[in-house]
Amino acid sequence: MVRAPCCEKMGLKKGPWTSEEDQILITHIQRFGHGNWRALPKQAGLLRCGKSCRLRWINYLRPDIKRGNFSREEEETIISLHQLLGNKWSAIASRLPGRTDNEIKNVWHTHLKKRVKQEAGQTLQQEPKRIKGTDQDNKKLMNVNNIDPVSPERSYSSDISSSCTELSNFALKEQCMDSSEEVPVIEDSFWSEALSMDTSTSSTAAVEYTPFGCGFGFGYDQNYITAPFNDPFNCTDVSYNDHRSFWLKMLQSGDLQELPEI
DNA sequence: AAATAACGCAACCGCGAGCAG
DNA sequence: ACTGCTCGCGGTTGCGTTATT
Repeated sequence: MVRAPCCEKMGLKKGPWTSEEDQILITHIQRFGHGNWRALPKQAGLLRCGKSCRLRWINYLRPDIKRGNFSREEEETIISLHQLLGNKWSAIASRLPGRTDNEIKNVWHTHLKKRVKQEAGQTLQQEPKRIKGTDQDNKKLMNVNNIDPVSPERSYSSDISSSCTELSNFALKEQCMDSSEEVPVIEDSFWSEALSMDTSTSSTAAVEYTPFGCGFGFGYDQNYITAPFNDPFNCTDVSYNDHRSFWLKMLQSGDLQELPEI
């Protein structure tokens, strides 16, 4: 396939956008939308390529963009999601309303990566078990379980659900593949520690808060949503105690390979 | 005050996925 | 099944700003 000539060869402009160009793009998109990015610059009278227009709109001109510094809470969410998803910036961005993948990528490389490295150095011995898996693995597992991949159109709460599902799939796979791994004993301290967590702050992300050390959750309204392995509650708003009862039952049944239908 | 280094961020590039013909 | 096209994503670059010497 022959690649389309680059912007410069087509006589198109590159580099920083002027306020005039911004205004033209905003006005055009407000009036006609952006059905076809490639055709848009010509229609709008801009000497830019469609890619450049798209990027400018997505990362800077969209009306729902949240400007300004990231809050501590947002940063913690990024760190947690990065542990879970890796460099899936768009997936992370879909969970942070008003933030773009580019912005998150930048903040990760300039601030958070260093911070995580520092903190990891400090708490090396307490480092949680990482969830392994490739895109291919995830897709396969999603197909097997009839689970839709994350879609940007989903609501925020559904996104949380997707995160949980993705992670529980990885964890489930790990568990199934490593049959030599014994079901860990839940110590009383786990529940007391988990229940004492401050989950009153909206969308506080936490990883590893399950009896098996491989869950992922969001706390809010004094409930804690978590998804160790295959989440029987589909990550809807359930209390921590409901989860606790379920997992205790699972452990008593002694069979974590075959997950019961709820 | 000037030079240099480090940082932050907008923008670009190349690739792959998905879709239509 | 193949081809060509568009879009979206992740990695990278380059420039302006700020901090340091």
